[in-house]
Amino acid sequence: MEKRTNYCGNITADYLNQEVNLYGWVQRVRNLGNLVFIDLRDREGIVQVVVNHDSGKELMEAADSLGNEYVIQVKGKVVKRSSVNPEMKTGEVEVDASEIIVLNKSQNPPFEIKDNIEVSEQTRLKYRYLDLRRPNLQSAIILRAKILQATHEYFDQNGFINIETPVLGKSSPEGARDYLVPSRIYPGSFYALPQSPQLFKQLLMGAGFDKYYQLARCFRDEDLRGDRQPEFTQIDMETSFTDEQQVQDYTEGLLKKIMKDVMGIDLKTPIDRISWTDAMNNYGTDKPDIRFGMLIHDLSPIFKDSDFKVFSGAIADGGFVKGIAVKNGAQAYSRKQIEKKQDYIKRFHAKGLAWVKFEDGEFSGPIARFLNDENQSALIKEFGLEGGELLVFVADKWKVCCDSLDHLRREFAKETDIIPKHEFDFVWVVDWPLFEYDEGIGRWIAAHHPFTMPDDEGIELLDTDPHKAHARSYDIVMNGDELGGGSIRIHKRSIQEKMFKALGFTKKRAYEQFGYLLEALDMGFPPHAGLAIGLDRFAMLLAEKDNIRDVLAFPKNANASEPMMHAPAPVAEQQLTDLGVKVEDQYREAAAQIDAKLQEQAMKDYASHSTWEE
RNA sequence: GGUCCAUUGGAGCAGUGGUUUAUCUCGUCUCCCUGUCACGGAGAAGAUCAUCAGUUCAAAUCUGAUAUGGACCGCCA
Repeated sequence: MEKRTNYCGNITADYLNQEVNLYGWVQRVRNLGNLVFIDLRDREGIVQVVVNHDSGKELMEAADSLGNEYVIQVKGKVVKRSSVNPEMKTGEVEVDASEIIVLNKSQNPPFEIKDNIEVSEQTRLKYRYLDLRRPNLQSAIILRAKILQATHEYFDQNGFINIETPVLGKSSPEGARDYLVPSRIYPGSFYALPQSPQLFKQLLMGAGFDKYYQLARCFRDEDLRGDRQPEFTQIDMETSFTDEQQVQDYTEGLLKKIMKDVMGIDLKTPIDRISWTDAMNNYGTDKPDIRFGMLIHDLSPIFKDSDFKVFSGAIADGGFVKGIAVKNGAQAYSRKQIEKKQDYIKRFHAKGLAWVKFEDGEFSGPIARFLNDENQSALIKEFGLEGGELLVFVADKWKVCCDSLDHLRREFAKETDIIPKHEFDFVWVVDWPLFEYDEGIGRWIAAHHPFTMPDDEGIELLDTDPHKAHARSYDIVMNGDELGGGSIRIHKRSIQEKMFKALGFTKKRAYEQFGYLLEALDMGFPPHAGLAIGLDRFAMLLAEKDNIRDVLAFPKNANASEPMMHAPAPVAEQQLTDLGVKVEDQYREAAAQIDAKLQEQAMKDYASHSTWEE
């Protein structure tokens, strides 16, 4: 094919009076009778092509017959426009076409290829290649690519070695559910796809590579969320002979470069640190959004002896009364709206939401009558009330107070529009507990992962009172989202053994699962530490998207399926036989239904526009 | 595993039991138009109201189940 002069979106006044050759998609044809404009689009933008009756009848007809999304080649001369469009990068010029060649026609697309359309996720994913033509999504994918580029450059400049680790690994019962791959050579045995390359990267430190990084694909077979996909990418790093400070320095260096290269923003370092305890107390979460205030206050001391039994009772039961003050909330929220919030926090097991408004020096609302003078002045002092605030309280167990008020805080902030736009606020959350109690399974689990080094005091506590131990781990949080996390790793067999023991492993099970690691730690393993950043989430935040699907070329839907290729799908009986895998009877019908649906879809597809003659 | 919401021409929506021939916007098609850029003007086509069952004289509308999609809880060391 003839060489393209430049992308459509780059045809600016620099090309004035030059002959150009362009390729692109027809965005729009505006036919004014004896004058036709064609908006020609490619990944860099849109340029206007013009044809008029001076160009000849043939060219006019060619221009008029174009449909949306036709792929065409345009040759012509770049000329100045008679009326400039300042909205467009190419708005000063237009291409006076001398030749228009249709390279491929297009059916009318199921949705328009432009930004700010509302189309169901299903349709978007089914026609993902069309969805991806939209400028907005293209720029998100390109932004992601720029992050990757900056990452490679940064680690290369800093002497890190890019090492790939296997995708086919071994299942471990800890953590998330594994994606399994049946083995043909060992029927009945399975590989597991990695949830993260954690142990491989530690072993690479043992191997002496000293500074490792990888853009690692990770897989977790858990239910999806807006910010969670079954497969995702981690910017993974590990370094030897380093401590928290050095790992954080490397991370800040990386973030600084990414923010500069991708966003043109100078990130101020060092990034602030907040302890896990302070984060929980002030924000109710381990991933605080520090772009705005509205901090959570512990009001238990104020309401300890309150006549309001809901408050004093909760405290007497070992719970807390915590609250937030929403500035200008008194006007902004009706009783009905606040009651809706009460329903909202029920999902976090809160029993209710108490509230008062503070206006003109007076408290009003359902529980105002329980506030004695002392309570009132204490609240005014505690929150620094100025008037116009809505105060909401949750009286419950610590965890319920934290969860409810964390979500309420973010909801109120969003609704009262106090979150600064286009701002990216990073914060380190440090000094984590080593363990947390899992209510579901009724035992202690590692807060970060079982290879995290306790602090010095924590090492002592492992023998006596392990669950009070603190971890040498750190999370990097941006705008209230966990971007990444890491830790100093255990590099001594004895400590790792104690750790497994504290987690309730038997010696036998620990060695069955992690014997190779324990043995490796005993063969000159260097002190090491690392961190991993969730690339997808980072890209999502920088692209200011509220769904992770928008920064992935081919994501799965909320039910972990992919409506374009139809994955997952049943496979041929022979394939299962080869693997020694048998589908349980109870699932055969469902699989057959999916198969039937796929066949029906195939017939529908070829019935519509197929040219296949039999 | 659970909760909530949605499903109406190609896309997005309106329509809370009967004067509906199902509303509007965009798109599509036809005709007109030489300076548009969300072109404009005139006209047209396009919908078994997701599926199944029920309530009713009467269902897009009420009820239940199913399917699909979305958000959330659980889950995600």
